[in-house]
Amino acid sequence: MNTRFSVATHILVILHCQDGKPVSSDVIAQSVNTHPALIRRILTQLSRAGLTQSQLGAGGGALLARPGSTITLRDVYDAVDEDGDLLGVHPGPNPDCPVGRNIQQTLRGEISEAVNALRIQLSQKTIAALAGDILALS
Amino acid sequence: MNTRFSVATHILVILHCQDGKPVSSDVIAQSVNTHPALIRRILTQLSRAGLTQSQLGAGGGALLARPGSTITLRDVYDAVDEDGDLLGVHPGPNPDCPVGRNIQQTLRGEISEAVNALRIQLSQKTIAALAGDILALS
DNA sequence: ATAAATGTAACAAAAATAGTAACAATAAGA
DNA sequence: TCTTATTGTTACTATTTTTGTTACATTTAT
Repeated sequence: MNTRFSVATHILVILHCQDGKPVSSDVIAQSVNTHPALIRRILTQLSRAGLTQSQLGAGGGALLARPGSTITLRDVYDAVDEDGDLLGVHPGPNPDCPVGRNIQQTLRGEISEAVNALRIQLSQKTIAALAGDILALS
Repeated sequence: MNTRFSVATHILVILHCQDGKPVSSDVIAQSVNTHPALIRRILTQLSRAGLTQSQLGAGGGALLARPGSTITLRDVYDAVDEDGDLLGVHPGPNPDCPVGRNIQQTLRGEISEAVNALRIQLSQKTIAALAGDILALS
């Protein structure tokens, strides 16, 4: 089970709650319950997508690159699931069969539209709003 | 990469094109370019979902349990991705952290809504229509 | 200087997925 | 009735993906 989206969202919510103050991968890892290196790996993806930035050296850590109210779950999805292969198409169908010859291309189109519908739904929720929902449960 | 949805769709398109005539897992496997046992495994899921039925014995095989015009890609998705864990939630976040304590529940809700948007999009396409699209490319 | 971080690479472990073989049960047809 | 073709299912192996773990050069605050 791929949980990068979930962990990435967790990271961003933490950073939002500590807005401004850098948070180390070690502290984040304790909340997520995993290892700092995994957190740093995902932070690399988030940073590449322009969602976070990091400060090197003692007292350093990660922080949001822009307000949590401007980051949606769709941004998170796009940052970590770069390939967009939620639903994969099987490789190598028989080209001598009229179905096998063209099903990949056709299915890719349908899957692409479906995943886009998922992304649009994800874009309805910001990190700030999600953080509010989460903290309201405590 | 999980390709069960893709293979299941392939199977149903084949059955639609041979409507009425049972097709053996061997013949289907040749078009998909995989092994009959995998086809039979997926056919078991499709059969449980009421989309196909099989005839035992010589000359047997699988056929659609209802017209391809009444089966949508959402039916296929629901049949094969029974767990609905397209986007998994990471296990075991720290319950002593306000975020870790409640993020799973909140994220599951968001993911569920997003996957539902994907399912609604998939429900717009029937096997019959997809078969038409595919054969139009030949 | 020292200590605390990141970023990244390398590798091990675990989990998920697909490939393969085998066989009892079933049904059609000679 | 015998033979043959086929399913449904199990067990096992191989491959791929994902996560866990360690290590270390580099950077920066104190």
